[in-house]
Amino acid sequence: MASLDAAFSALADPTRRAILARLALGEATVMELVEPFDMTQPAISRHLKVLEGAGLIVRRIEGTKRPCRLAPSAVAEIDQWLGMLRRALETNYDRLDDVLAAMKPEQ
Amino acid sequence: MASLDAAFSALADPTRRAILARLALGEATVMELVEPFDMTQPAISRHLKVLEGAGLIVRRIEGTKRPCRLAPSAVAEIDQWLGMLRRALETNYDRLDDVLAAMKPEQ
DNA sequence: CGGTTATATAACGATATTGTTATATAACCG
DNA sequence: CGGTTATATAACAATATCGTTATATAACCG
Repeated sequence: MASLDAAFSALADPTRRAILARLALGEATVMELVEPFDMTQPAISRHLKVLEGAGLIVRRIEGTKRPCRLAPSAVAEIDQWLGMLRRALETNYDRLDDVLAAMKPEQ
Repeated sequence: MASLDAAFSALADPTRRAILARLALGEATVMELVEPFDMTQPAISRHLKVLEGAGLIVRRIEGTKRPCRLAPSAVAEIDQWLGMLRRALETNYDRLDDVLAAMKPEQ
């Protein structure tokens, strides 16, 4: 479960979520990712390192550039974990329905 | 999107995820949540405050107890945001399929 | 080769997070 | 009322996070 720590904590930062949203449109180099943000290149480089460490992106080497793109594994793991919560919420919701249904006749 | 910060960052902590997993089984009081952990009651109380602030749990008052249960809103918001990544990953995967399909003949 | 471009890393300060202990609050019970 | 139980809060230390500037590395281009 250690990688869930990394994945969720990577997603907790709005800059990193914005980077992922940008990458959802397609591959981008580090400088392309720096451009829309009011932040220095080293700052973005470290955000990218965090995202890579969390398994949310991968990078290839292309000359002096490092194009980044989304990686699927971390999202799958998160989805799986959230599934547990989703199922529990549905169950509790069903129970609530039962309670409400049981109450109606008595109104 | 500020609440996504709170939700993801709440989920980044393994103790808090364990608390949620416990609550997936049903409501629990603070002391019931303290028991399985090797941690003091104030520590758990603050984790609960974080989870509540993130909209992941709600608490009612029952005498001197505060039973906690899962809340649906934050999970829904997370799901919605992850949907964006999921769709992008599918699209990129399709593109990869195209690339591979285009490569095969040349092998 | 020498200058420029793309990216990474180190060092540092400011702030946030997480745990602890000590203590406050407030309901419950005899 | 007085003691116990359930929970919250304050104060504090240790550590992590996030930004910055300065600098390193290494590919590219003329």
